[in-house]
Amino acid sequence: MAKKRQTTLTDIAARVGVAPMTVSRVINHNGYVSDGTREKVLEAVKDLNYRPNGVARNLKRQRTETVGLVLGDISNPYSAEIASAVRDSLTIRGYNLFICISEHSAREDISAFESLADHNVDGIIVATRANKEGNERLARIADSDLPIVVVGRDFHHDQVDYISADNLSGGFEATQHLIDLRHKRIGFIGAAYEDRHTLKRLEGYLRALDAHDIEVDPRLITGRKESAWDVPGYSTESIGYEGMKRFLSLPNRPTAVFARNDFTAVGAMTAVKEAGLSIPQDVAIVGFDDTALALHTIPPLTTVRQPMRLQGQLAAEMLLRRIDDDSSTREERILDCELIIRESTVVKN
Amino acid sequence: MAKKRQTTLTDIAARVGVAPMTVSRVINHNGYVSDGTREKVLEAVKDLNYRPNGVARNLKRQRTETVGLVLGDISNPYSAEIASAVRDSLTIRGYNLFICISEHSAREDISAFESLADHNVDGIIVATRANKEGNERLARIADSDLPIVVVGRDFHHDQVDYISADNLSGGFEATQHLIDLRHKRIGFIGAAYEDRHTLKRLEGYLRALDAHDIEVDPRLITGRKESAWDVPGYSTESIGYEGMKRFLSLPNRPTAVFARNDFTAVGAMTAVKEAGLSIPQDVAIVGFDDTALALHTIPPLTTVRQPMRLQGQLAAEMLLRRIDDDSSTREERILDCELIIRESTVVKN
DNA sequence: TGGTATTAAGTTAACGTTAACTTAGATTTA
DNA sequence: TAAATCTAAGTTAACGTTAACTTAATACCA
Repeated sequence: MAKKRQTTLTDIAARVGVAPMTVSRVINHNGYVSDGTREKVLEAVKDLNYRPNGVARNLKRQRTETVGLVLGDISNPYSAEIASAVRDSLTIRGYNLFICISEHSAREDISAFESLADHNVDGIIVATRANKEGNERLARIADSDLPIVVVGRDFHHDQVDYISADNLSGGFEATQHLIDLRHKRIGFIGAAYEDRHTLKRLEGYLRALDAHDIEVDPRLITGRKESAWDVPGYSTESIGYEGMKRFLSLPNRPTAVFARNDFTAVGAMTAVKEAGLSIPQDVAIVGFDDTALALHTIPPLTTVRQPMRLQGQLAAEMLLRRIDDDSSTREERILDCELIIRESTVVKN
Repeated sequence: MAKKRQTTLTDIAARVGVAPMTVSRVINHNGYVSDGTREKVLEAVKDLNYRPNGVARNLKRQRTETVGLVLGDISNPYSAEIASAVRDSLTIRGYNLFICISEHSAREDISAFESLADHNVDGIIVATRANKEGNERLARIADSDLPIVVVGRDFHHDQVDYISADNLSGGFEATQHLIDLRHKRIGFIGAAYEDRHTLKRLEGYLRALDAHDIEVDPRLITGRKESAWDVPGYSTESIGYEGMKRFLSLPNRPTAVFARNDFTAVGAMTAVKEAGLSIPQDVAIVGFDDTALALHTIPPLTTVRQPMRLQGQLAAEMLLRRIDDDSSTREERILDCELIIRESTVVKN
């Protein structure tokens, strides 16, 4: 019941018979301490299994050497790569990373921001999808001068840096590629038409159609049936599978499909094959992200590669710069995507 | 340069002309405060964009209402499900979750433990793979009475609860299934023979072979070529693909393969199909985890389902119990797995 | 009407650490 | 040899908050 009190620096000091400050100096390797004293202190530290209280230290030092990262969905290669790259960059600089996941809920988004801000992290990287309530709260936190960088999320604030892959032109290129292959009826799976302003990939698709005077058929845009109240989530295999099924049952089915991401594309492929149709002859498919999976689908998936690690790395660097110098002006970086053409759109010769 | 000082509770108190304690009472909704005072305080809070300093609060309260979760690899559905379930259970109880990723390095494992312990989290859930240095450090942290629960990781300590899926019998059943189908040459992809003591799935495979007097052929066990110095990582599509390629080039190739997880199985399937062989007629394949992917492979993948969310949920509950009552005795729970038979091993009739 | 409860505060000290300053002996330098 | 510097400490106060206690006015009840 009664939690055993943790050993404190003062306990060590008392045991060794020195001032707490001397112990602090030993722990932090600074200031002058004689070898004899140092040894005695270290011995006591070991004996009592002492562990510095980071909370107290942080309170005194007014910084935590910790950065928060808010992800919408952990089961997403994009999130994973971002997190891994952010972590690597931070580790080099001696920062810790705490990750919070919001499960694509505005409420959880906010609670993640709050809990990180409350723990006095030195900065926050936000890589969740934009939503109104979340943006408002984020703006308030940014107002209070906590360094923030957003990744791939629509958000504008004077003191918040922004980094993203160019999803718009990625979506454009993917669709353009299908148009170049003479497809006229091209479907989009993974979002609803209403998402066109927040989902750049869909917007890119629409713009490509428009650029070639292909009329948009709303039946060729499909995603989750129910629109969640707050934030659209990640699109999955099932969504791809079901979306494709709907397309195949149309009187005039699409001959090509642009899926919002590779998982959705894989689901769509399953549906096509189940219907006894072939890829790409009957239906050509393009994914997005170039995940590890894309090489291992049958046939290998044409997809748009976005620089994930680079986004994470740059986000970390931008944040650290802002932590070091909070007077820096807003920076915005949009990174190029690359269309990777494989056999789900073009027959190998 | 000079970071603007955060507004503190004392600033609010000074502005309103009350004692800091009164502001504290307003913020925390406890104690007696008159409506008039409360309103004035809340107004000042809003005006000054005040945000309570969690570090100071934690120091005083001696608890953080935060739990740490250490994951080996974020890009792993297992990790993702665990994290999501843990988070859900904690959120209900008002706890925050901070996730650290160790990238399967013992050093990073340790640094995650330390950084969480230093931040005075109220407990830690560890779901990384076991390693010697990490275990030692974990034991020291457990010695200092910080509540800890390990998930799917070999670790024994009087005050540390343990939860895992029954990977041993899962591996056994998967292999048994292949043996029942009259396979004699059964390969394992995803780990090296040396891992047999730490990797229960491999051990289950070996025991099943042994139970049916099938001799173990070391060439039929393959994983990453170089054995990392510290912790074996997650097994991927590429490992499955390359492992299967090696198998197929053997003079006496296996007729069935048990892959350490679904991703590895998918890679193996690609290699089989590339070689012009069919599944399951030429090579039967079993995966592990029953990820979303398994339904969408061609043919659908036979795999072992482990209760991921349940593990996360129970881990959270065990930890909270231990946080509430640190005198509780060690608890160990091993959850059943379930073999899901699909068409990668059995032809649909 | 006196005495107990209730309400609305204020006061003090402490959580564990460390920045900044002070002390004082030992060593070096001019 | 006196002054300056270096080394090895100790002392004080503060980081921002809140638990525990105190004070004092008002309300309530027999």
